Amino acid sequence: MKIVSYNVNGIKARLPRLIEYLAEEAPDVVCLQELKSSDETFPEKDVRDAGYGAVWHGQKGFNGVAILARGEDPVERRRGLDGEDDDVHSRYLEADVGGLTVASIYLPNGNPVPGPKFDYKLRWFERLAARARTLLAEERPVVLAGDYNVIANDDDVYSVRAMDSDALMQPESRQAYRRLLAQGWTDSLRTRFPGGGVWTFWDYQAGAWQRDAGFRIDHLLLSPQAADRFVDAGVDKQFRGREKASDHAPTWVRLR
DNA sequence: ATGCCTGTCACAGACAGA
Repeated sequence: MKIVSYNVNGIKARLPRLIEYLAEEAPDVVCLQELKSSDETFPEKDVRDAGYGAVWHGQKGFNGVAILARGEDPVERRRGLDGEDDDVHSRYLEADVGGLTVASIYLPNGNPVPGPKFDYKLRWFERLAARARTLLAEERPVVLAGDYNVIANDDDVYSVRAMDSDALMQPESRQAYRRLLAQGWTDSLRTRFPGGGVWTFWDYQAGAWQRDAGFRIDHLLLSPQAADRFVDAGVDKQFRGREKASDHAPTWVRLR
């Protein structure tokens, strides 16, 4: 089965690309981020007409995550993370689908550094790690898919120098990601491409796509029980080059 | 050092993104 993480950067503006993606690639599970849509305006009918059941956790204007499943209704397990009662950002959604547990994750960007947004990013990371630990203890196949807003290694970015002072590359961000992996998660893209040089995001600005000036921030982490079923991983890069594309490309893992 | 580009909301330009 093909499981996808896709930051759509506005599901309303991206709906033609998303429907096209579902039709062409027929993924089994799709985790969406940055819906920029309230719960009420989620295009449920369009998604259903494309053959997908869905659960979503929206927010007007920004954030927002969803989980889509082909020919199946995902069974929601959780929305949001514990640990910060006044946090209203829609950034975490978890569901059971196709015999797996899948989470759609939209980690805070964290810029500028230093500042309250960066502090929020690091706190959110710890709250995610706490949830991840609980999921690992269930000893089931789990996929944590999303936009982590972390460039984990120097070979995950076109230019270390260009991104050096960015929140995505700070040592604290990388350490938080490594601590999460160290619980026992497998970074599926890294497993498939251990030498790096694979991007999932290209900025809209400064001709980044044309220059192939990208980086890898969309990750699919596998529990040991999911990693045992690993077949392949990759990026559907061609969708970044189309009309009215998201600045992220769909990123996927295939499991037996 | 700054803006580059795009989407949203709302109807001009600020905010958010990364």
